[in-house]
Amino acid sequence: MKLSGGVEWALHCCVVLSRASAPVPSARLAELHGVSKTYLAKHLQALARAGLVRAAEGRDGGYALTREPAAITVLDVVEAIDGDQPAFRCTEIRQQGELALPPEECRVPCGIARVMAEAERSWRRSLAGTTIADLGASLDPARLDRVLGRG
Amino acid sequence: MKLSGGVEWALHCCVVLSRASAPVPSARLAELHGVSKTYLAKHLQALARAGLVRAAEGRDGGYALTREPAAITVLDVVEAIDGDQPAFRCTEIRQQGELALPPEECRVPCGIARVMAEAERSWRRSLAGTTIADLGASLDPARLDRVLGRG
DNA sequence: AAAACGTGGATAGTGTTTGTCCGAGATTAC
DNA sequence: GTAATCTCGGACAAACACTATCCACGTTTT
Repeated sequence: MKLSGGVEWALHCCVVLSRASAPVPSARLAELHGVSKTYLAKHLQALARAGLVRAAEGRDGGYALTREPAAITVLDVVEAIDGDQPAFRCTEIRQQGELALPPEECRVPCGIARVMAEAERSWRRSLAGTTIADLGASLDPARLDRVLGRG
Repeated sequence: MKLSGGVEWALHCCVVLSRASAPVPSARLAELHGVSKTYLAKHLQALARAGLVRAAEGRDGGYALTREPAAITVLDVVEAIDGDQPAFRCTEIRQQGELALPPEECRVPCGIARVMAEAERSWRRSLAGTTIADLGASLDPARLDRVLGRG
């Protein structure tokens, strides 16, 4: 099981945006974290499509959160970047091959698929229990403004 | 987030093995489920390396479980196929770029990494709550022997 | 000896991830 | 109006993992 690497970047960016006093350009966000500017821009676009951030175009533009940091969960960011498709996709093996079950016994989802889905629900529930506000509590806004100000 | 497709095959195979009265060859397991013989063989080798199944070589050989089905959890199979590496790997972004934190503030894992690790623990705990014995309860051993017997 | 079977490596095809580049459009400052 | 700054969106390519196949080899039973 693997999570897209962009998730980490996006979470750090959201934390920064939650404590910034003005929109931050994507290139600036990349410099703050020492990551690729062009690739980070891609991920920020995904966050924008998901409605988590808004882009202010033009000069002095940049990205800002659309909601209160306490109203954005880690799960929101993960799904924006990584997609909301389930990690396990049942291919209905039980209906194939010599051991195939008749269709009338397959109205209920396969037991394996049920276990996988339940585990994934646990994972999502856990991620939804932390917000950007929680993560940003330890970041000093004054320090952030100082670093951003003299850019 | 994505789970390897072989996980599904491996789980179905373990369920079959838990209810079979004799070792089952890999080619036979593939036929039972209508999947690729050569590729399934690869996954079975992974199960063998993980110690979940044992291969009997030579004529009339095949695979069998090494333990009681009730002692093999879904998590065991998932980790055997997909690996036990965490889905989220923290790259210590907090120590990079202009906003980098000094090393002395980084003795404790980053908050983002903590949230991800906790969510993954929930996922694993959930998968460990179901065993092969649970999954195999609905498979009729008589029917399996009938299908296997006249191969 | 012969047949059946797993082992492990070599080899491809395919798809996803990661990352770059550039032109177009929007907005502000002068 | 013009220039500067910034985002947007798509095209593009390299790297990697996943999926899948094949074969030479050793082992075991008949």
